Amino acid sequence: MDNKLPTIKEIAKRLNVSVSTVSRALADHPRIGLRTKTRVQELAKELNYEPNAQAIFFKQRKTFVIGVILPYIREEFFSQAISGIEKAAMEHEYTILFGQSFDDPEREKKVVETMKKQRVDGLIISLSKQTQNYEHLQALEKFGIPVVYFDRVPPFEHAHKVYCNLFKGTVDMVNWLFGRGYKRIAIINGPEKLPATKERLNGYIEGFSKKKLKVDMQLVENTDLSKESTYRAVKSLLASKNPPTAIISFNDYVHMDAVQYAQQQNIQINKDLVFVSYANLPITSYTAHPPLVSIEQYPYGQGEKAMEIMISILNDKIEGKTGQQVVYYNEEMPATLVLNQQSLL
Amino acid sequence: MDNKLPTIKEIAKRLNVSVSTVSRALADHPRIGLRTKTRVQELAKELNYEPNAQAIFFKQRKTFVIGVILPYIREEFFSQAISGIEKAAMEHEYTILFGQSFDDPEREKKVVETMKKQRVDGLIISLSKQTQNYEHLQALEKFGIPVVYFDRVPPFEHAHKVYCNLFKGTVDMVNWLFGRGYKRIAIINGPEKLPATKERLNGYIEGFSKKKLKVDMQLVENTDLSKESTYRAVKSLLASKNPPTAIISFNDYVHMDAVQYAQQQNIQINKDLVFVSYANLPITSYTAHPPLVSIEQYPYGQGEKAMEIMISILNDKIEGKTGQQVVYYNEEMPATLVLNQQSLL
DNA sequence: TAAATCTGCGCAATCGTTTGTCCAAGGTAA
DNA sequence: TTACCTTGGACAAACGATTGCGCAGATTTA
Repeated sequence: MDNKLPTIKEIAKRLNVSVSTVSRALADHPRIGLRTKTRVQELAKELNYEPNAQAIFFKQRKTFVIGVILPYIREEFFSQAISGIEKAAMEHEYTILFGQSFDDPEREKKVVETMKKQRVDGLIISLSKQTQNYEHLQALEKFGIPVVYFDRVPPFEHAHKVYCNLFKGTVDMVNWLFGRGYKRIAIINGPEKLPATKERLNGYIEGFSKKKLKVDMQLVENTDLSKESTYRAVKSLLASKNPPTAIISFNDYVHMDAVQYAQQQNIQINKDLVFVSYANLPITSYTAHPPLVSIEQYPYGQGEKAMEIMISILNDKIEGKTGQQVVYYNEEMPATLVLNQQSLL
Repeated sequence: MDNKLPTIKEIAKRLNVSVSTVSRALADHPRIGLRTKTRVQELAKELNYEPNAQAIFFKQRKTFVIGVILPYIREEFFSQAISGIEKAAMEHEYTILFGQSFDDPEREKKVVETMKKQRVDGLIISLSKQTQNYEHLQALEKFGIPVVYFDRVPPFEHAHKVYCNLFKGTVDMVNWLFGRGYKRIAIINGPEKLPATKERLNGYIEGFSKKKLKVDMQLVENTDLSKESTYRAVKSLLASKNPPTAIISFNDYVHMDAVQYAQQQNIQINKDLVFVSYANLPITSYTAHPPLVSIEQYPYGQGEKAMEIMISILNDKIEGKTGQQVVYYNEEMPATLVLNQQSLL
C-alpha cells in the first residue's frame, strides 16, 4: 500500500540529472541526448510513472472538466441529456463534474459555487424551474468560464443556448388534433412563470388562430407539476360545461398523472378523451395509456450539441479571439411530432 | 470582459501587502490585525474572490473529487443511487466526477483511466454486467485511490462494498407467494454469469427447500435483459405443460417486458398469473400492471452509504493508519418486501 | 533601564511540471 | 589561433495557495 506516486523529481534524483532533463526526455525533446533519453524512459516505465495531470492542469490553468448541472437526474429526459453530454465530452477528452439543483435556486447557486471553486473549464446547465436570478451564472462568464444553457434556457439573448422550439411543436400538435377532428382541445400547462410554459401557450393560441378560432380560456389549466395539482387541473377540465375531447399535457409526467386521474373517473382513455404530450419518454411505452402523440425534444441530441458548443467556445478562446465581438451560439433544434405505435392498436 | 479569476496575489498587490497576509486574513488568522483583515476581506468580497481549489488540492495532493461510474444513468435505480451519493458528498464538501460504462468493460476501463488521470480521491463504482477482470480497479487501490463498489459488486472478499442481500430477499419473496397460495412459482432470472443472478437463484431454491419442496427447473428461465430475450422466456414458461401461477422477474424492466408479452397473449395480469419483481421503481406505479410485490433495494441508501464509507476511508488514511491491517468495509443492506398499493384494488 | 513579550506582517519554501535562458565543452571554419 | 557554432544539459521562474520562521516596533515586566 505504498501510495507515493513516482514523480519527475524522483526520477531525476535517481539518475542524477535535473528535473527539466527528465521532463524533456519524457517528451522526446530533441535537445536531450539519446543515452540520457533512454535511461530516463526506462526508469519511468519501471516505476510506472504517470504525469500528475493535476499539476499540469494547474499550471496550464485548464482542467479539462466541464460542470454539468441538471434539475433532476432521475427524470429520464435529463439522464438522456447527460449521456449525450458525456459522449461529446469523451470524444474530446473532457470529463464531467456532476451536480443537481433539485429545482431549487439556492441549491443551484451553491452547486455553481462549488464548480467555480473546482475551476471547471465551462458549465453546461439546464436551469431550475424557480431560477429568476442569473447573476451567479453571468458572474461565471465575466470570469472567463463559459456557460451553455440547454432546454431550460434563460430568457435573454446574450447567452449560449440549445433548445427545442416548442412554440412550433405546439402549433403542429394543435394542427394535428384539428386534423383528426378534435375541436375541444385543452392544455394542462406548467408553472406560469416558466418560459417553457409561455412557449407552449403561445403555440397553443397560434394553433387556434391559424384555424381562425379563438381560444376558450376554460380549456387552459396550469399545474405546479405535483400530482395533486395535476389532478385538480383535470378535475376542473372535466367539470366544465363543455368538456374537452383532447388534452395536451405539459410533459409526460403530467400526462401520466392526468391519465391516472381520468381513469379513476372511469373515462375511456384515448377514446372518450385523447391525451397527447411532450417529451416522449421511452418509459411511457410501458404505461397503460401512452400519449397518442408526443413532441420529441431530443434530450440526447440537445446534450450532445451543448457540449459541442462548449468545446467550440473553449477552442475559440485558445485561438485568442479576445477583443473580437462575442458571438452567442443559439441552437434551435426541431421538435418533432411522434405518433405512438401502441396507440394505433 | 475576459477578466481572469481574482487570485490572492491580485488582492495582495492592490492592498500593497504580501500574499501570506492575504491568505491569513481570509482564513481569519489571529496574528493579522483587525484593520488589515477587514480591508482584505472586503476587497475579496468585492472582487468575488474564490480560492482556487485546484491550487490548494494540488498542494495538498487531494482533490475532493470522487469518481462515480455507473452502468446506465437512465435506469432509475442508478439515478436514485447517484442522488444518494451526491447528498453524502455535498455534506462533506466532495464533488462528483461522473461517467457511465454502458455495461461495456472496455468503456469502463477507459473511464477508470480518465478518473485516474484526474487524480480523483476515490472511486465509487457499480460494475458493468460484463466485467470479469478487475485489474484496472485493483491497480487504482495500489496507487492509493480507494474503490468502493455498490450494488454490482465483485465476487471477492478484499474490497469495500455496499449491496443488498437479495438471497434473503428472494427467500422472503418465495415465502410470501407460498403463503398466498401460489405453488407454481417461476423465475425469469438475469444473465447467468452475474453474481446477482446466482444470488436470486440460490434464494429461490432456498425458499423451496424451506417448504421441503424441490425446484422444478422448467420454472427457471434466464434473460439477457433485452426485450426479445424476456419475451422468449415468458413464452417458454407459458408453453410448459404445467404453467406457473406466479412469475418473479429479475428486475422491474424485465417485469415490464414480461407483462407486456403476457398481455399480448391475453393473460389477465395479476389474476391468471401474478407478477412480482425486484427494485421497486417508482415509475412502475404508472404502468398498467405494477408488480404485486417488489423487493426494495434502496438505491438512494446504497449510494449514500457508499459515499459515507468512502469518506471514512479517506479520513482513516489521513489519520495515518498506514502499516495497520487493511479493513474492508462490507455493508449489507436489507432487501425489503414491498406490497404495491395499486395492486390491492 | 534593560530584558522579555506581544503584535503584525513579510519572506520563502513547497506541491509537480513545463519552458525560456544560460552555460560549458567540444568541434569547425577562417 | 580565434571567433563562432553545436550539443547536451542545468537553473530557475511560474502556476495559486499555505505555513513555518524571522523580524521589526511597541508594550509590558522585572
